[in-house]
Amino acid sequence: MHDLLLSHLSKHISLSDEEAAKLTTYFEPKVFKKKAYLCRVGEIFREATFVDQGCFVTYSFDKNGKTHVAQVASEGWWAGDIYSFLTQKPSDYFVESFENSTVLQISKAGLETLYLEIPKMERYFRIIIQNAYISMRERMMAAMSKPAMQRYMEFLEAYPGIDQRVPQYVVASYLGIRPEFLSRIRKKLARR
Amino acid sequence: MHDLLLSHLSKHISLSDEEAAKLTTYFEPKVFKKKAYLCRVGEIFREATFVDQGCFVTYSFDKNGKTHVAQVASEGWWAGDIYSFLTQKPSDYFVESFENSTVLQISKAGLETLYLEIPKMERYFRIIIQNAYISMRERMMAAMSKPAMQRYMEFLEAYPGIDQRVPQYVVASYLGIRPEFLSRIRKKLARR
DNA sequence: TGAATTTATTGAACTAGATCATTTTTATAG
DNA sequence: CTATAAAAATGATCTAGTTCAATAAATTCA
Repeated sequence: MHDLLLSHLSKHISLSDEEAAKLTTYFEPKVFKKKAYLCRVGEIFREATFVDQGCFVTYSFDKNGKTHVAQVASEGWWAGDIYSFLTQKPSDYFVESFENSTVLQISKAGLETLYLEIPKMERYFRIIIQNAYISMRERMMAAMSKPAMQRYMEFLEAYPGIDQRVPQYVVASYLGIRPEFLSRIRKKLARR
Repeated sequence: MHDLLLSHLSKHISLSDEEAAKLTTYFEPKVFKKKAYLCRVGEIFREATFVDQGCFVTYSFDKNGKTHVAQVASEGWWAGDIYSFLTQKPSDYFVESFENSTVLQISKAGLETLYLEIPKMERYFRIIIQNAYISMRERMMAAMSKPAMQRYMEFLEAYPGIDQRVPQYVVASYLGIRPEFLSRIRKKLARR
């Protein structure tokens, strides 16, 4: 049940067997059907959510009613809105499951207790935020300097298989283009 | 000398007078002339750098030789490449002073020692990274959903005065547009 | 299964922003 | 203070990506 989480943790910190055992008691398994919401705009994102199976999309609507995808998270990623979770302020995003999914969740309070019991976890979450920051910065730089087709190809490399699991308009929005244009890019790529 | 740093810290954590006094010994004041480099591509960004006076620009060149500005930092901000500092891996950026500047610096090792002496500082830096992440995310979403003129106006609001202190091509690059186009935007805005 | 709904494709016209080349303005060093 | 270099402005042209509307394909669910 907690295997994927533990193996993910072990990439960043090393835990003894007792620590691992203790840790798992803090994370509650939960199931979400496709099209369930972990959070809606204005709500606080209360549970840090590690994806064990399935996938989640974090997105918002702008004033023109257009969707903007902030994150796509599948197995082995943290889904949702880190910022709302950490600050316990209302989120600007919807977080929705795009497949039937199973996750492991921990509340802010639970996490604070866990930090006291296993201080290494503080380090782990600092690294997670750090990585979120750097990947956001890279995406930002890419959006500004690379044409959409190249961004799409790099997306396919970076998140293999994801394009089969979420609708194309989600991918388009993640890339910062309109679905019609992604369709044309795909057509061009197919012809070769 | 350390006033600005202390008042900045006090926005996020509260320090006793002794802690404040101790803390200041960890931060080394340093002066950089205009056009000095805190770091070049491929170098490790070794000193976390708090800007007391002046301003710094973090930027890279893409394969077409175009500049991309990742950050502009003036008084009261941390300048440079957080990621390279935290991981002590080579930076992908240049960090250059655009005015004669004075800063306060602390090395990674110094920071680790400081964490042991004043654990609250760990919290402070977690918040700093968190904020860096959220502002990057906002900039990302803005780049994808708002036209350049609006982004420029919001930039002027968010960083008042900065547009007078760095060349316009830096602002343009920060906004993700070419300097010629920023020039046209400014002309349009002036006529009203 | 098949009707209803959602998603993806395609075409034609359009536009925000880029590119390139030239000129003007501003800053800088000596 | 002036000569030189760097930055900004401007005009003309171009293009990556958008918009809108219509059609086709794929999902969903009763």
